[in-house]
Amino acid sequence: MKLEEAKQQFIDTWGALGSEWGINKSVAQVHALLLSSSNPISTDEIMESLVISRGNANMSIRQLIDYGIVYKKHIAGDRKEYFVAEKDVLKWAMKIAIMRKKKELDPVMDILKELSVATANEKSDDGKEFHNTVKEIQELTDQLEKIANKVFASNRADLLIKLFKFII
Amino acid sequence: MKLEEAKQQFIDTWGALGSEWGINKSVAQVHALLLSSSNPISTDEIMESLVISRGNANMSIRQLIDYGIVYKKHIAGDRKEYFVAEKDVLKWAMKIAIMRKKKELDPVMDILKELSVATANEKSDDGKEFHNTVKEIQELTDQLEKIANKVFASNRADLLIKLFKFII
DNA sequence: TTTTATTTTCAATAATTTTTGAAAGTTCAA
DNA sequence: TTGAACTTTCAAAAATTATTGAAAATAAAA
Repeated sequence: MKLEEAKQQFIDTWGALGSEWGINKSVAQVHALLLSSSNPISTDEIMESLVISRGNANMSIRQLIDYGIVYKKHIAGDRKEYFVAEKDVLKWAMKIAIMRKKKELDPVMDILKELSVATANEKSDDGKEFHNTVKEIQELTDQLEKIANKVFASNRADLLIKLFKFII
Repeated sequence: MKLEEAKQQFIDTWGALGSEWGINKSVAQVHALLLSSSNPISTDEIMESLVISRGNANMSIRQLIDYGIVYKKHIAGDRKEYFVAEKDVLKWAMKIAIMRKKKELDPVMDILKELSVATANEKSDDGKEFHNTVKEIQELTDQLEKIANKVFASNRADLLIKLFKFII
């Protein structure tokens, strides 16, 4: 397989995976393109390489920068902005996880907690059962969150992974 | 808050969360409706409660049954099919996770392995770096998968969660 | 068997999400 | 300042995904 072909397949695969998990295809593809390049890339190069519009390229890059997994890179004597991806896999994987948790999971957990409290005094069997269901979901999520938070906070996820593999 | 109101909020929240993570809103809502009910529910009741068409209700139920997190329930003297959701949170959460892993992550991991092998002999700096990036993603995913598999296989995820919380 | 109740399918339609591209905005060198 | 190079914005168009609803299929009752 030629290198360019391998890169293209990586970009396509990454884009498809993103789509299936609620990450915009273009955003995932720009990420993959930057990941697969050893040098900084300009917006024009992204547009050309992925065959997407300037607007799309710009918004995708902004989003990746917001996520904290892509950085701007100034190149001396050039007015264009260039971009590089965070290459430490564990680092960007954790940043994406943290960001999605904050944005999508935390609000849901707040609501679950609210519903759990609001139904705590239900007297009917139906009400009690609903309360239990919500509470269980909330408690499980809470436990998983606590574990995740500790892993994130430690900044030594690599060691923890080894530890887990050893223990289990 | 009235019980019906709480249930409705649970259904809405669940539907929205599903959408954000690539699970069809109706499927997630039907799941939530079944989770929040203590008795089996028919297709007609689902249609009425969620205000969705028969086709949509039917396909959503089928998908949940395929996932293995909703069961048919026959009620004596009634020709209609009734449905109940698996109520053990850890059980259905793991089933959904396993299903999505198999369907969406495994094929990606196969491709990553392929790309890692295909670029192993790259001589250029660019080629070597790409190989490393792909290999790192592949290896991290592999490690996480092994941990996940052991957790799933043990069928004692509840104990493992406690263990993790104790260790970390 | 025939009738009736129920479930399933799927082409057509609707809703949502993504992408485009050109105009407006910004920055910087001259 | 001015104007060229570059970036950002966002309404409109395109693409994708979800939903409908009625016809076909199936299953049970008469």
